[in-house]
Amino acid sequence: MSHALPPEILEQIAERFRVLAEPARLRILNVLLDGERTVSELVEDTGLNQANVSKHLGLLRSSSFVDRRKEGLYAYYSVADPSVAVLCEVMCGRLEAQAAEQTALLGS
Amino acid sequence: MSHALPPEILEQIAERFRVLAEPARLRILNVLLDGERTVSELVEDTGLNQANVSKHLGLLRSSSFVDRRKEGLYAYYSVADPSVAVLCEVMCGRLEAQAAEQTALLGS
DNA sequence: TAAGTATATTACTATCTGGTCATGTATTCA
DNA sequence: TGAATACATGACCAGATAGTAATATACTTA
Repeated sequence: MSHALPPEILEQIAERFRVLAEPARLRILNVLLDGERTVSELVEDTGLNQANVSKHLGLLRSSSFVDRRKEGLYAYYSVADPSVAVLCEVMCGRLEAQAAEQTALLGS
Repeated sequence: MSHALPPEILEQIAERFRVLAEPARLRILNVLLDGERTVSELVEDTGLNQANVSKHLGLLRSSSFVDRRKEGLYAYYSVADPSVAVLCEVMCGRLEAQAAEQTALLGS
């Protein structure tokens, strides 16, 4: 099969990678993978301040990685895109593979 | 299973996403997925200039996404990390899903 | 050895973005 | 209605980075 992807699609893919290319946003997503959270809960769980969390959530939402449900004073966020977990797992797997290679090189 | 990933790992994952969060680098990787290429070939295939391609290749190589093989005057680059294709496919899949949702919303 | 070619690197600039503070908005409740 | 709370937003700054032109490096060949 051909891997040829048109430049326009590659730009969209890059844009989505960019959203995930931020430790703060991965921290937030990592918490949300455990279940729905309010902004205040995310502030507590991540150690980031409120404005910062809201800003990251705004981006995550506008790129459809998370959903928001408003109820009274609270805004409940949840992971909308199941591929987030997969992507992180793939990245993690590769990190482990590299670590293993390193170990192999050092060992013996 | 727990999704809890330590912040240190999340930073490494973010760093790797960041490398992929660039249309120019995805263009390069997309070409390389079709097979080994020299820098000049990549310049031709991507439309980017030589300094730019070399710079992106340097980053891709330092993060182990690509390998380099030198032969005479030429440097042959190839994809070193098979997960690149998987990651792009997952992203693509998600883009298609979103497009489908859009279509469903618009249609009837 | 000198010239030519392929690639890497450096210096520079313009642009973008993450963090933060201050403020705005919406909702609840006394 | 007014105070309190949760969240969103705007302005600002500091740091990072993509693109480019110029130059350096390494290899080949005449």
